[in-house]
Amino acid sequence: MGYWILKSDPESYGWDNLVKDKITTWDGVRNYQARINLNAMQKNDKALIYHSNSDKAIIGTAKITKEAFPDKTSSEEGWVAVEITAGKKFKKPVTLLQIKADSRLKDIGLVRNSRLSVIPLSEQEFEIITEMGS
DNA sequence: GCCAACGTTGGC
DNA sequence: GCCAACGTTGGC
Repeated sequence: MGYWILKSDPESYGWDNLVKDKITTWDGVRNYQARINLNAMQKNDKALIYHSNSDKAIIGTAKITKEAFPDKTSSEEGWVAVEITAGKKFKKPVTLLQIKADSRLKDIGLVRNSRLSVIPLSEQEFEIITEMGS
């Protein structure tokens, strides 16, 4: 079982869109490191949805419903997308400040490389954040 | 709105 | 193959 953070800009496609769509194709990733992570995803892996820019917080959970397949939005070979469904919305969003303030979360990619859009998590890190949000 | 960090591109 | 220039992202 894998754990991930998926970053999105709520202005273009955020948590509310995901809830409305129920299931969505997480495509448009054009970053090599993020692609490696997408390829590593398995069906039923868990993810956290993070809003960048205005919110800067993790909003809720999601589940991978289909592992990596070719991204149809790209004309190039090699880019992949996954399919996800909305999980539970956090009672309290977990902000970037909270994450930064927690020494147990110092090493996650969200803090180390703020520009990576698909970030792997350990099970412990996932549990810590989920706990903070409920 | 600004700027730092990062990735990509292109000239050499 | 190196590196400067540029574009983009995202935190502040």
